[in-house]
Amino acid sequence: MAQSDTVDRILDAAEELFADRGFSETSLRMITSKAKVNLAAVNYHFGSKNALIHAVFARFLTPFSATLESAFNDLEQRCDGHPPTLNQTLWALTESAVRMPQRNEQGISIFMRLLGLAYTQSQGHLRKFLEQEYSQPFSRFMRLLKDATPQLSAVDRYWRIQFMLGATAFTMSSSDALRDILQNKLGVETTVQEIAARLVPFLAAGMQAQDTMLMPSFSEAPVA
Amino acid sequence: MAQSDTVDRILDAAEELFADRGFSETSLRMITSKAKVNLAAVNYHFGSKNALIHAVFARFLTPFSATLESAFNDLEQRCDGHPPTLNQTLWALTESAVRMPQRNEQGISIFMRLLGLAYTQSQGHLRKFLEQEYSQPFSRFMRLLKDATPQLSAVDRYWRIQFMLGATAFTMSSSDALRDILQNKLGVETTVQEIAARLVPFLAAGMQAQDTMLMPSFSEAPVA
DNA sequence: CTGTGTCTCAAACGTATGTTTCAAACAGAC
DNA sequence: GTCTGTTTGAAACATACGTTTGAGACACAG
Repeated sequence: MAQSDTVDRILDAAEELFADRGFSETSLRMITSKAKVNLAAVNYHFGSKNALIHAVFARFLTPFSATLESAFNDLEQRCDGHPPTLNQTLWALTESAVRMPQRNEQGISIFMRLLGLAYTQSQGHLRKFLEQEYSQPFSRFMRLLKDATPQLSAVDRYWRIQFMLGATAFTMSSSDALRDILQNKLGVETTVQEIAARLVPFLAAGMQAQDTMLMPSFSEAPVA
Repeated sequence: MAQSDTVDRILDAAEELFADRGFSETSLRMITSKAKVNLAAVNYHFGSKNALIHAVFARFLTPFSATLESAFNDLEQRCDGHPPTLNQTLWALTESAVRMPQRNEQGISIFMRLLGLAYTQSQGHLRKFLEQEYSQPFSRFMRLLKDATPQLSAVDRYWRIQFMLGATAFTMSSSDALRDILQNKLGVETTVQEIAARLVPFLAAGMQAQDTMLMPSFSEAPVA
């Protein structure tokens, strides 16, 4: 058989359309028309729309989780028994993402947006799929975070991790639009790497904020 | 005329269903069935599904923006010429949201999730509607942020505001699911107020992070 | 009571969706 | 060339959607 590229064309089109419009808002006909492929090909090759969504994630996430595993291995080896710091852990993740071989210049940006959508759109099947398939690197990252922030209570750490996730997913998912705005307003060019370089210190500082303030106060001094 | 409560019943049901499932994933038939109202009533009273979405936002956002304006007025008056601090500004926003009169016990939680969805779901009409109707309090908040972080360059501040926005929108948009997970994993109940109380210090610390690190380093000392 | 405008109701309309069907085209094995 | 399993193609399927329709119910003013 010709080992056709139909599957990849569908995945490429689906990835981009899902990132642009969300899952429910993207129809199979949009995908097959963008991919210049027959409508029935999706159900033939993937079985269902949900399975296609899973395949889009798997195509990126499977090699990425391998890259991430080895980055964590390197990190722990260098630290020689000591737990890696928060900055080191965050950078290991960031570098693994940025260094992934990319199909196009958007690459990581598209996928970050997809990950954000996976969390915000209530696609139960997707969350279940991701948890089942990629629990290992996720758990490992969580454990590294825990060891890097022993001063935090479990609840504090849980929420701050969600905050980090949100800042990252949101920013990366709309990084193209945000870069354009910055270009127009301040005349500054920005790369994804530079965004990451600004994001990591923000996250690290937030993660290590001194105390959880439970009441507002107007008599406080400026924090910094 | 009987001054029917159909309109409010529709708004209540729509608000809750939108928050649970997103906009595209919620059909008018779900809404009218939950509201125990005839299907045609939606188009009769609101004109279209999009107009209903706008009405759901307007019902909360119009009184909220008034509350916010007066909170900012109070804040600036107390500060007597000095620019309010970052913490004060963030708390003014948070408290205005939390103190809004609420229709039910969920209240602010539901609406936070809606606001998050408004950012993450690419509903062009919604974003346009919100920008047109509520640009003033938004601009004012941005100016307060600028005055509260004079040490930041315009570019740094721009990105860090995006990070804050992301952490907030993302967390709030999935706060129900996140609360459930926390409940199951650690057996902890959480209110939106508590989430906000954890979020604000995280944001303030990130906003005031000392330096933007441009390269990863393995020889660094732990930050805190 | 009659008339009028407001509102509800069941039913239908047109369109779009995900999925299925089945014949045709194709590639490689023999 | 012929056969066999794989892939494509155009069309149809059943279902769900947002929206519209027109008749009826209701409250109230005259």
